[in-house]
Amino acid sequence: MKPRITLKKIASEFGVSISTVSKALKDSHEISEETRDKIKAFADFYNYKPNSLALQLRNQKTSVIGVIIPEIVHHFFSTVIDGIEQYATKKGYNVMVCVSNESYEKEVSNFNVLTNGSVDGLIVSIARETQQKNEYTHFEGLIKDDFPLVLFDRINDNLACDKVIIDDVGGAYKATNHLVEIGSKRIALLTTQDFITVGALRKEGYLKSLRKNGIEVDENLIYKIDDSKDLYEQIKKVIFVTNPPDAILAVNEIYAANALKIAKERKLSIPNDIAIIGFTDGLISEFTYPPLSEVVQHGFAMGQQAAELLIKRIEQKTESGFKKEVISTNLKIRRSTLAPN
Amino acid sequence: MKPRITLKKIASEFGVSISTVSKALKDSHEISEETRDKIKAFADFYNYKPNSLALQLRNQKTSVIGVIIPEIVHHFFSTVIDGIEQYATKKGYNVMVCVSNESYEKEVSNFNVLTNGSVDGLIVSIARETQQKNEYTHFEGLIKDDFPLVLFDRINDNLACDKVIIDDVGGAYKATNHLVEIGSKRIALLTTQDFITVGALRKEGYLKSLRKNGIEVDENLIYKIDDSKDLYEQIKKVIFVTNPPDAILAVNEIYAANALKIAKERKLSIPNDIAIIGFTDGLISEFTYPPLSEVVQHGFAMGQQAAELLIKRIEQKTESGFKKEVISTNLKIRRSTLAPN
DNA sequence: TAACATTCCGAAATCGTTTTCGTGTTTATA
DNA sequence: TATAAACACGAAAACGATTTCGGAATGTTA
Repeated sequence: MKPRITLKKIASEFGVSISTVSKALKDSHEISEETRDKIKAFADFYNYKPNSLALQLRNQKTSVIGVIIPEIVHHFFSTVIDGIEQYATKKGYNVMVCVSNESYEKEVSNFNVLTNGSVDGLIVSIARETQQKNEYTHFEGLIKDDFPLVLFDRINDNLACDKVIIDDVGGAYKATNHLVEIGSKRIALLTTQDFITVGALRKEGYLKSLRKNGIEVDENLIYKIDDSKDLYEQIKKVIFVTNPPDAILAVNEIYAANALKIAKERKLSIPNDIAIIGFTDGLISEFTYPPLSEVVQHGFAMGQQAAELLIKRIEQKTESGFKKEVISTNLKIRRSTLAPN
Repeated sequence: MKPRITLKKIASEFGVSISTVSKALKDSHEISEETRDKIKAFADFYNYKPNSLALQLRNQKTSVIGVIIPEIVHHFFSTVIDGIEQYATKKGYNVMVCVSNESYEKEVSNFNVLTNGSVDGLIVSIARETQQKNEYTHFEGLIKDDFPLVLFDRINDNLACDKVIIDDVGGAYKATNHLVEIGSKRIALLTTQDFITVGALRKEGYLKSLRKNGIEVDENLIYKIDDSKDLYEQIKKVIFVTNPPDAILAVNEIYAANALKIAKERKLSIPNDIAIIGFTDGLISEFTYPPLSEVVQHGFAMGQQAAELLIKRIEQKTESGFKKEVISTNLKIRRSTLAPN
């Protein structure tokens, strides 16, 4: 690669000092019009652009936001990144994305790489393994130094920083209420293992609705899926039983789509024999048969909100208290819970 | 944010020079064991990490790869990023992602931001608008300076740089052959407008197969979808006609899934009345009813390949000629083109 | 005891920029 | 004509690190 042109080279070209060149390019009145013009013409010709590393070092500001997510091939997370990216760009920031791959070790390594000067702040969704180990010292280190940090979706309430979450409890509550309204009595919950906070919260909303509607909780209807094992086989055990549930609330789209597929394999009629609703991650729901009802999550808004909180923090426009923003959900009712008239 | 500790601060703490501290932390034999130990203990206690901006400036190397994609909420592109990220991480690089949003102007602005020293090289998939305007001066500027650059998927053959593409012609060829084999006679093509190179190439494979199989090309069966308008309405015009085609090859998953949905609305039996196959972008195909046959694209491999080419270029391990790698596709036959026995 | 080697450390350059503070020259003013 | 103001520019510090080179203080050898 050809070395880019620098102030130094321009200066030596005209036999002037670096400061003169710098000032000339900024139209400083300190430099005569004649000198200014010839320097600017030369710089223009060689397409001079200030080296951003040098600027970042001098200004002690990178205008880069680091993002660490558990997965990138994931509709919800990529939607959040989209929100972050768009807001960041609007505010003159760039985005550096790292993937923890649900691994604690990779998350820590990402922390180390990003927080050594290359970014002004960090937006993180916690890796599964980190939640499982309950090991947050890398976060605490940052927090101790007041490093700008925003957590989203997979958060930990004990960490002193800004947070953005989906209204998981409310979403599951609304969805369960909807199932009750259409007449479901035995509503199964397909959730994650307990250490995944969002799974736990959605379970909470489910239970809250059952209680409110006077339905007794049947622990046998609560299935905790282990994401590291075969999904299909686990969900099969929910539906291929002698007395299957008459409704399913799934905490994500994949669980819901699989449940729907398996229910059809058992020749169950949807929604008459079994109604199904999930939390939306993606595009699947629209194209299943019948299309799936969903709790819509608004990842884009979440990303924007996270970026906004972070940038305010970076630019110190926040009154010190930490904020926890809740992005509300809404129900998108499709035919998997609503028989056509 | 608390300022991070620097060599300077450590030096003044012990009344030694900065060079001494730097050497001590690197276990240089030039420094006495006594001095080394106390400096290292102190640095360790205050969690000293060298500022990466300073290192990047000095070493004239950022170990960051810039990626510019048209869209991020897109299964194929996020899969490619995943491949890039994983390979890059393995080689000690980080990834900075920017989104052009299919806009020429944003693509140019991303170029400007990324190529001023903040990245060692660039991986790009060209924005739709750029292809439409046929305006490549921003690329040519980089190429003139031998800036490491790799194009993927949406490429331009006139640009002198490394490239990675899907075997679009071959994929469409295989898919069309498959349709012919199962007995389809009137095979419609759902493609993009011509300036999208991948659409054009897939059309080429489609035509090639028809010719080889002695089927006359019917221009009325080639539909060029305009992505800026309503998809559903455009695809409806393919199927809600007096004599609909008996097979459809769609150049992406969304077109295919919509076609399938609309065919069912017209009560066509799939695959008996109409067989449907698409190019895979995502997860939809597995969950439609019937599941969609697909040309599998291997975005992850593509990302890895692109990152490998770029890093070799950066580290000058490439013999000067530019490479064009082709990632081959394969067919995943599901029930939308294959009646169950 | 003279010469040389070893040990331990510091000064300074370098990466590329911005910015403050001089300083020398010219021009305007009293 | 002496003095002040205006003009045009340069030196140097700063951001935070690495590295080459040089040098003082010891220790070793002939």
